[in-house]
Amino acid sequence: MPELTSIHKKFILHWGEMGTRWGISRSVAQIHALLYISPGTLNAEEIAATLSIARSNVSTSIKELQSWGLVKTIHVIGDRKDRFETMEDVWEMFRVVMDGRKRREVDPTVIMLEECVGEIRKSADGDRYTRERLEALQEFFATATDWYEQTRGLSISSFRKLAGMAGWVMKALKFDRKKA
Amino acid sequence: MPELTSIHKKFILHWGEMGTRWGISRSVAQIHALLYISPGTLNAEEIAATLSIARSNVSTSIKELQSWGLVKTIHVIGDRKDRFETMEDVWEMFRVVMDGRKRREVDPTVIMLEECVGEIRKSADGDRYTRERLEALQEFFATATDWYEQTRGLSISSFRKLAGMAGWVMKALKFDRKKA
DNA sequence: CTTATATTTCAGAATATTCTGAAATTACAG
DNA sequence: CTGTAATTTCAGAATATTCTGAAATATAAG
Repeated sequence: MPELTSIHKKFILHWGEMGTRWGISRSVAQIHALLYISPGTLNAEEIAATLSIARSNVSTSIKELQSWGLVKTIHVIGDRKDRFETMEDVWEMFRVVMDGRKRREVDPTVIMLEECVGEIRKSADGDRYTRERLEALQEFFATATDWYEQTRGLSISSFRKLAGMAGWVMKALKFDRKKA
Repeated sequence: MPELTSIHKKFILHWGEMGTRWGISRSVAQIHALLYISPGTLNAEEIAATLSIARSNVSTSIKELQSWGLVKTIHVIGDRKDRFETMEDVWEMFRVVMDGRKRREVDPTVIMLEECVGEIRKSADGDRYTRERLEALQEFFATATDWYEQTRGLSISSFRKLAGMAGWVMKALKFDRKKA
């Protein structure tokens, strides 16, 4: 990507803004966007020049993307510079991001909830209302993580099939309600 | 919630940090957490005192929470102060947040992608690779939003049923593959 | 209308985050 | 080894965001 077209720019800028709204720094998201629409691999220098950001910023941001598993380093013989690429498959990309957020944010929250509920149960006075609310949260996270484990291996086509079944499940439920 | 117990504090602080990782300001997330574990309603003054934040900050943050549909104002006769509450049902809370993020972030992205792909198709030279990548993203978002529409009305119990089916779908797929 | 109370607005302070550039470190060809 | 290219680190600059406090506005009781 030596020269960005207006469409490239539009996409990269939007992706960057998108990132900031989800707690990802602009540079990190922009680099990811650039790699995503780049046919080959890019080295750090090229990325810095194309996006007009400091070389060191590229280094840090790439590290961040690598820690998510979103970017891989490619070594080419006769080229001392590291080259980078990101996955093409959007579905895989999504799964990788979900895995990361689960590990970094959901899992610690589940632990925090366990600790809180555990302590409330121990204490004699037992804050009834708080306990109820935190247990409700626990149940939600339990369902959500269970769901995620059940579905995270699904291909996009199976996922589509499952979406189709949702309508069916909803109808079945309505029928159940009528009977009851 | 006149006095916070150590468990209340733990939960509120964690929820606040959680917020920052998802692009929600600390105060907003903390206020939401406080309301969530408060048995009754709270007025702005009480919130400010309990969380040690400025009264004006409460005003702004409550507005933000209301714009998400997460907090409602309650009027009580004989009480000139507005009182606030949030929903108890975690499942509903999740749906409300998802609806908001879809509207604010996903929908604009879908529009951006449409515009980009539209322009590439028009132009004579036609940037083949970029077009492919953006179309792949479009397809992903199409599947995701379709999925969301299919399932967003589901109760937690139907959702659980659907999760159970995921395993079944996966097995069916493996069987298909063996045959092929 | 007047006064007391409540809420909102908003400029700028405080804070947090991101980014840069220079220096340090690493990697490796000769 | 030595020298050169590449990468990383990190202090502090630049920027963005959040928060405060004072002033403005709104609300309603008397």
